[in-house]
Amino acid sequence: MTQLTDHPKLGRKRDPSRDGDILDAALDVLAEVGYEGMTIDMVAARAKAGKATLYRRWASKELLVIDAVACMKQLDVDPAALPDTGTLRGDLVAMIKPKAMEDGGKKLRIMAGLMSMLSRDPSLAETAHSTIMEPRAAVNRMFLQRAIDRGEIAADTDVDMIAQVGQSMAAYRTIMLRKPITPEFLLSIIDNVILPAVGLGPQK
Amino acid sequence: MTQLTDHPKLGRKRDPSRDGDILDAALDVLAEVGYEGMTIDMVAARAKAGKATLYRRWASKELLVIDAVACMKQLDVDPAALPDTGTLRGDLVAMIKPKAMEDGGKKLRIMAGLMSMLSRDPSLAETAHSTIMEPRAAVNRMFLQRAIDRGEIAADTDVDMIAQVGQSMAAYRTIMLRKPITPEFLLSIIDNVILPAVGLGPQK
DNA sequence: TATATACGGAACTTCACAGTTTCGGATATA
DNA sequence: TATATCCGAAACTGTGAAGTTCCGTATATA
Repeated sequence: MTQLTDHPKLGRKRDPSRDGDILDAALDVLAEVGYEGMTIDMVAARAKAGKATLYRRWASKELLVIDAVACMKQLDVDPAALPDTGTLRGDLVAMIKPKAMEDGGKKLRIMAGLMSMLSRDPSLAETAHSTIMEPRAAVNRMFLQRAIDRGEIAADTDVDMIAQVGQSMAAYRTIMLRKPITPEFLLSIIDNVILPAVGLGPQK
Repeated sequence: MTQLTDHPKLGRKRDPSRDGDILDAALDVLAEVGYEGMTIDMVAARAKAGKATLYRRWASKELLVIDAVACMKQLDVDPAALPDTGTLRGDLVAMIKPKAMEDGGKKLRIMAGLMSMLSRDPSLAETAHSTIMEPRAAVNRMFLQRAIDRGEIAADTDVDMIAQVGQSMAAYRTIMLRKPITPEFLLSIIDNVILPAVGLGPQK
């Protein structure tokens, strides 16, 4: 019979840097095999951590994933680095960069991996949307608003709806069709859908 | 040691009507809880069948689901019943009917439930897409082509891309946002995205 | 330097579910 | 009416993964 003690000042300190490593590993595995395919052993192995370390920090697989999604700000675009070319098309085309496409692709694969959890946990659906999908739509809204402000497009443009078009079609292609997002595909959305929809066709 | 017999003419015949009942039950459960949440017991209970009956007809849960998706033609639109109003907007708006929206919603929920299987089985991804998503896109392509033929819209319209816009945005809303598809939402896609994109804005 | 806690690793326990078998009863052929 | 197969129901088996415990070691306080 041993004495149960509780001396919070004593003993080795929990290493805070392990949290980020584990959450990153969880997102990697999530993007690769999805929530159901992911096992705690996979995440632990990827993070070179013991399973006990994971359960010391998160009570369950579900809570680990929820936390990982909530903390994935690092993939967000740097607002200061956003293009401002003077034309809507210039701004949209300037977003077609390898880095941004890679990050966007990973976000969409994470979203695909979360799919099966969304119906069980509506608050996760909300978190996932605002963390994964919303930031890029917000960028599009800004581009559209600037275009309105400079008189490039009509003031009654449905900014919210148009800003979702690219996101929706990219998500559809990645998640449903399982096809890669290419620069050609993104250019085609811009030139054949978005710009015509805001009245900026090829001036025919 | 009993004699193994093989008298295909003898004995009670397999009831073919059970197949459809079981496949329908599988699609129902799939739409409600997804592939991972679905259990064979749920499907058997829903179809009022014994588990042994299911395994006499399909070797595994996976094959049952693949067959269910491949056989779900009954939700398809009757090609003869398609609208032909004389205008693109008329045709598109005529598709906003309770029955079609309900069937479309169920199809998208089935697609969401299949998500976790798609990466494991690329041929299922192909089947699911051609069975679930493609038929409605084909209808849109027909509407667009007719509009081109009658000179309502430009001949160089990117029909394939535009035909996907509605599908993509509806799928995005149902699966990612978990919000219901309303007539207002569909009208907004038609009037604020699709028609402007093909040069049929509100004649401003 | 004694105590308390974190670490990675591995063995262990528990449980839900896929898949199998068995049952009594129904239905088909010969 | 004997045989073979189907049916739904329920008991049973096997397995993979969530979650727990224990170990030897590392690192912090007092």
